[in-house]
Amino acid sequence: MRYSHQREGIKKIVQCTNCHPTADWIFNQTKKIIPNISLGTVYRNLKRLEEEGEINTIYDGNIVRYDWNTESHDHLKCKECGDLVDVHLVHEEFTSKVKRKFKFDVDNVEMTVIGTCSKHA
Amino acid sequence: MRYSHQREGIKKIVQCTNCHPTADWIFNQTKKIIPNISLGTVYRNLKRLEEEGEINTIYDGNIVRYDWNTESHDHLKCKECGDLVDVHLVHEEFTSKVKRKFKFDVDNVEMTVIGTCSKHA
DNA sequence: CATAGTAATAGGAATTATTACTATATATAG
DNA sequence: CTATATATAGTAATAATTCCTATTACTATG
Repeated sequence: MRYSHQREGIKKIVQCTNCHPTADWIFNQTKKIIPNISLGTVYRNLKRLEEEGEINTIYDGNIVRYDWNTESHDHLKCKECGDLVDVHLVHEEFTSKVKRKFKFDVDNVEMTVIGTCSKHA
Repeated sequence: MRYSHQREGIKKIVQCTNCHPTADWIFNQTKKIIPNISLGTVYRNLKRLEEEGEINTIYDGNIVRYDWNTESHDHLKCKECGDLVDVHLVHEEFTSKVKRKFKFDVDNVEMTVIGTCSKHA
């Protein structure tokens, strides 16, 4: 893959963020460094970075977010504060069980647990 | 909620489908019964039906789909054929484990297992 | 080191999905 | 039947994402 100044900027922005930013947020942040960057460039490069395994795409309802944490993991979403927290819930034994039971070859599990966090119980 | 011919039509369409239709597909099917129905009406009523618990909204990546199956369930998504199959994977013991471990009150678990189905292995 | 060729990339326009608005139509209570 | 509040169709606005063409980075060569 050819070098691109824009992609480096986008990558840095995503990797230095501890929340789970949307494409639009990333666009606005990247504009601070590269003022004339285009939203299309952000979308294209987020997709490239995901393909390269540099970042992950997460689907928070119908909102698409991005995540620098490329380890397989799951999310707890609080319906009160909207907070999305990384956790590790799905283990090897689960995927092999799915494979056995449904003859389905598992690549990845996307899981979001929706509920109320301890702060808002 | 006041009766509406349009909402009944939409409900019937969704409940008689075994796939997981998009709003657009539902709109096109409903038009066959109610030719001058408007897309806005479809969106509004899908939302109403979800609120009433008559149908479920599912988020397949960044595509929104609807589902007559309101029992809590999970999905197997084949990356080859795009097929989305209903399965029951998350059980009571899992949610209570999350509650214990993270002090997180679970309402609902949204899980999609992505991989390859037996037809495309 | 400069340059030409070419394939990848960028910016901005176009497309798609969804929501908001408004005048008209319809369900339903009295 | 009539009044009234809610729902609809149709259109316009907004939001999210993809597509298209000019530009740019990289490579090989003079």
